[in-house]
Amino acid sequence: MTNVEKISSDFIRIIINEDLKTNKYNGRVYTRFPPEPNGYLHIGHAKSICLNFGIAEEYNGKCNLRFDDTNPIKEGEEYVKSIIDDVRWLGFDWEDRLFFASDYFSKMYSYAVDLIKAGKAYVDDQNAYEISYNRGTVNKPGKNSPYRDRSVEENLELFESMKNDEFKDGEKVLRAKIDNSHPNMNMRDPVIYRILHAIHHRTKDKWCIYPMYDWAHGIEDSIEKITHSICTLEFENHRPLYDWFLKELNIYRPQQIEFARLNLTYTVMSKRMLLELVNNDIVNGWDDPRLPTIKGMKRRGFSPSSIRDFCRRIGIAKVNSNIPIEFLEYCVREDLNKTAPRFMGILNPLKITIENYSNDLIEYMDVINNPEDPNSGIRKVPFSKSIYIEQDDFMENPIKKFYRLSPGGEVRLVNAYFLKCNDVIKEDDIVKELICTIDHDTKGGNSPDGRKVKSTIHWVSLKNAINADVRLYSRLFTIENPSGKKGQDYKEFLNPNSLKILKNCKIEPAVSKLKKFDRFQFLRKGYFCIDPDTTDKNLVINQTVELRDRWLKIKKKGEPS
RNA sequence: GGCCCCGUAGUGUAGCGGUUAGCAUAAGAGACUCUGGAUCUCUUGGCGCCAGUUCGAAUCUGGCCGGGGCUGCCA
Repeated sequence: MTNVEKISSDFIRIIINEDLKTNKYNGRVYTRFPPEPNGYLHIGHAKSICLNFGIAEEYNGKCNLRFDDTNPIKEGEEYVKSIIDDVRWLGFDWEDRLFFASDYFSKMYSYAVDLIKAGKAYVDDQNAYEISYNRGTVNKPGKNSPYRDRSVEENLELFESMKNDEFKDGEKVLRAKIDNSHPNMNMRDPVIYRILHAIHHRTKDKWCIYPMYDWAHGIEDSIEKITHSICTLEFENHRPLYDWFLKELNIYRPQQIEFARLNLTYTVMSKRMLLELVNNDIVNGWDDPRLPTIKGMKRRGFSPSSIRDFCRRIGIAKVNSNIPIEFLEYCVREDLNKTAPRFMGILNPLKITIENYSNDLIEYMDVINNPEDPNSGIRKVPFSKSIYIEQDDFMENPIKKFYRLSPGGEVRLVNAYFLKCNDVIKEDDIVKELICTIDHDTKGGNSPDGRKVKSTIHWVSLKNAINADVRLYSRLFTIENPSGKKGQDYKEFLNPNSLKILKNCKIEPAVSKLKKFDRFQFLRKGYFCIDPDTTDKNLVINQTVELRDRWLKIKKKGEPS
């Protein structure tokens, strides 16, 4: 533990450092990531995953992957699989430590029996409404249940009957006997077992009673000898209960620590809302690239390392915060800039005919795959008489500070020639084609006479271009905090233009060799990846994020505001 | 009217009684550039408020103000 001092310290690591110093857990650091398999993982879970697995790694400890599957009504195998997949994709390894709360159901049952024997739990016949009503409110103490003083024997018998399928759902519950006037609502005789005749995805019909979170979670942590049980802020008020159970049971007690969950601007992070977007076909499934789900982000083109970097940079604290989504975008660009090969693709094509170029000639230009990565090598890109450039890269009447192509103006075609525009062909006042010439002496991109050109644009040879659908994504919502407007449904703020599909984009041939999910940069346009919808006949490309665009700012400044 | 947690540049964080209050991002200016990308340089900008303790407070104490959470047989 010599390098402990060097680890940057958020408040959790400070606690761990202190525990190490006082030898609280004999030098062990043991965490867990405990998802409930009732939904797909999102970037908020990634924060927790990076925290728990990251801490284990830094302190030479271990981190378990444990499914908190105590509610068969909402949970299922589909979610288990996707979660396992996602945690692995993010780059973490739980080795042989994949656990399920349901593995501990027998143990939890016998602990409940112990609690009854100790006179600390009882079977309550009140229905859900009565229990809730008698619990009181935050400023009104609750009333004891008329069944609270049953004998230990009767409780034992009834609890066993509950387990043995002798009652209907909701007919009885097991409650801890604590204090119905406790200022902390969680301590007012919380329910610890309920009757649920549901098929559990792992234990099938073995049980008809299921433990509640508060009862289950501490026991799971205790069984696994977790040292630091890290959870989100809303469980702060549950900590006294967590501690109470383990103390009454007289078993190993980990320390629960709460941190603030992640919020991102222009999106929603609640499982309920994500589920609703998916089920109502507002988005196209859990892996829709507009979603902040791990599957969506993977499909959008985010790399695992960019997500990990993001989680590291945002830090850990107890204040609720709302991270600008631009920060996430910064992190992908940062990663992809160094790792993504560059290709040329024309999203909105404008045809150019080069008058002074041979009709049938095709030249192959040497192009560096990634100028940021010296090991990335070079490739050959075909050039010919007819090429496409981006519509945006031409202005018939250029505004000031527009350095790209305009009539009479000259630009560089990246890695090819200087190009000059001589004539504009229009139909109905719309620019259809440009007639241009190249300077043959500038092959490769430099002029022997030292002549400079203010702009360099990208291009694709018409003859060699392959077509693709390019899907452009922007924020799913139109306001920063769609779920935070009181009295208004978050769906009112959906962005109708969050998905834009461009057909017949013109792409350089090398892109056809890429595999699904491969990430790359379209030169000057942004980062993209191959969508899994791609077939032999149809190339589908997703935009991850645009490049930083200074031109946008310059243009805006030029406009009267 | 109860209980718990939290307030450091626009945003996210570091600081643990003595610092020119650090870092990142955003914003602004400039340099460089075969991506208006990347890179580099500079600038602007912060301790919620009021007392107290102390030679000395962002840091300790108290009060106030502000924000969040808690009244499922969800997790």
